[in-house]
Amino acid sequence: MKLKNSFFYTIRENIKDEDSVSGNLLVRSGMIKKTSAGIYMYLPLGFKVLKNIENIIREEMNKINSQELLMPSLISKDVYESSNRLSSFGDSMFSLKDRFDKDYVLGPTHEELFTIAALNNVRSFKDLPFSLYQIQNKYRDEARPRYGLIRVREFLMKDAYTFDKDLNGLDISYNDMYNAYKKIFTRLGINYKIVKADTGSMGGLLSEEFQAITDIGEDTVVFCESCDYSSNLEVCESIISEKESTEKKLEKDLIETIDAKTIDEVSEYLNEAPSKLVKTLIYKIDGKLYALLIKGDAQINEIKVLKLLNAKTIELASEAEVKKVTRSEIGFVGPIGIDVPIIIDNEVANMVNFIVGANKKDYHYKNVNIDDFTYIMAADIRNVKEGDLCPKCGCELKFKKGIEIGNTFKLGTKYSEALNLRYNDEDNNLKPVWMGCYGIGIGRCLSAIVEQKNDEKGIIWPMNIAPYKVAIVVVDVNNETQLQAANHLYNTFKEANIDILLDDRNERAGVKFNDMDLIGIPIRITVGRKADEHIVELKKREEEEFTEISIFDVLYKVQDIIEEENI
RNA sequence: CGGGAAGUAGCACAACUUGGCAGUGCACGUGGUUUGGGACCAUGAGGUUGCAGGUUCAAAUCCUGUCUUCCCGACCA
Repeated sequence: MKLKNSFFYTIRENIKDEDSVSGNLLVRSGMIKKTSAGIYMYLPLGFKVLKNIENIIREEMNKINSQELLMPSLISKDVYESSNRLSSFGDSMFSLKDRFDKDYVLGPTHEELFTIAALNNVRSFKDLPFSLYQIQNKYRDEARPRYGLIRVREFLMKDAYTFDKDLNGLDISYNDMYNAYKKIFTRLGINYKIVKADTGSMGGLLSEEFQAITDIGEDTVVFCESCDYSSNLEVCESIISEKESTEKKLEKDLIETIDAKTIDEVSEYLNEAPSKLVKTLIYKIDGKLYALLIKGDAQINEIKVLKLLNAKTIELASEAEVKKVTRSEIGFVGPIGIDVPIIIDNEVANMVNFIVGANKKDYHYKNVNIDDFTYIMAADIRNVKEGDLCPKCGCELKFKKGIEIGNTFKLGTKYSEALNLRYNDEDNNLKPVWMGCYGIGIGRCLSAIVEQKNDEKGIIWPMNIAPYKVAIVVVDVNNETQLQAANHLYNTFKEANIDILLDDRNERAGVKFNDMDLIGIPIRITVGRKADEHIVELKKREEEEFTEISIFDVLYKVQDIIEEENI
């Protein structure tokens, strides 16, 4: 493409509205533009990147014999009623009515429709296994879109589904997909980790996430450097690291703690470490109130609590509810003398002589021990902390932030049973199909790459997905020799089937260099003052130095570089 | 949904307190001088000040409502 007379613009200054490096760079380089909160247009340059990512995904999907199709976005609400997922999506589903007052939604994910499609193809065990996928927009009414393309309300997703006759088959299909995902993210040049995750509203047997490691990720990736253990914080098991204390248990003692409500305040007031304190949190779980006790420096993991109680909803109790059960104020809540069931964290079970609220304004108890109150159970209900022990090998755990760019689920028979997707096996028994589903957020991949690969000048695209692999900059477009040489090169590259950009705008050289750096083109050819000697300059985006090269050799040299860097 | 902030040219912002011709920088048009890492001079164009109502001789400015956007939190397959 020649830049003169084409749709191309860049923005020199930072965009106030964009809160992430990737969002800012993508907007500034004219690749995307926000139209509403969490809704973006992909402009020509950004669209090319998107297509390059899609193509890599398509190639790898096709290699494992997944077949592409396209589902509608506008879906009758009945479809989600059939699997009982209307409530689990709740407000995050966009819903609308047609002129006859019939309810529709904009599809947030497509397990149901793929199951319905599969009904047409499945009668006998001979029809299995097979695999389908699509690349299509998904709609989720996010309460708070943010970080450019990372949390948005309309987004492009590749979703694949596998159909097998039994768990064994599912394991094989899942494994194929898992390996394909590893290839895809490697080819995209993303630094990622694979972690165990919660199955959430998808349900099923297993969920693993592909997390791009970045500073702005919304997920916390827990991993061990000594073994291959890795997990999303939300499901990472806590191992008790301390031995049972041999300290002698003392009698509990009421102490004044005026205006000290938070852990930090109490800790400061009494000059005791937060780890000597125990937090009592009143939670409403499936409508019933519970008191959850964790060490002062720990955090409740709500997902663990839900699983522990086999419950569906969990939220912190309101101030009024807390006052009612404790007859005191938030900030002074403790386990002694309240009449709701108490669950303590495993870590608390090992503590002696700790500090808790006294259920009396401006008072706490010190030297409290677990025999001072009754609890219904002790369990793992907290998040692991950095430095806790690895559940697999016992070494120290480390944390990193991650962006979930892909997720794979072993669904099992949840959807096939709900939608009656069954087949006759060899012995003529009717059995449910075993399903898996597998998603890749394409916009997130794009953002994650920019998040990981940029410098003060702009984006540094990997060769595979750059909007153009090569840019020719004509230093002086009013110099006939330069312009002709550049056009000649441009045509040569086109004939060699290399996607190339020619910056033939009547701008100063610095403007063009800066723009090419901002939009992240991996290779730059500068046609300048030595054009009349048939010498041009070759420079890689990530390198400082350029090399001079004969205009007759530059195509071969560039082909070599592309060959080297294409994965 | 709770708390906070903000909507003025394509972008970033000023003018608002104390009502009186809607401005600056970048970007854009024209002319000129420049020309290898975001040039300079001159001269232009670009606005229903988010929207609706109210107060006033007069509203970007004061008041009411509403919409939108952003931040913190809640939520998040």
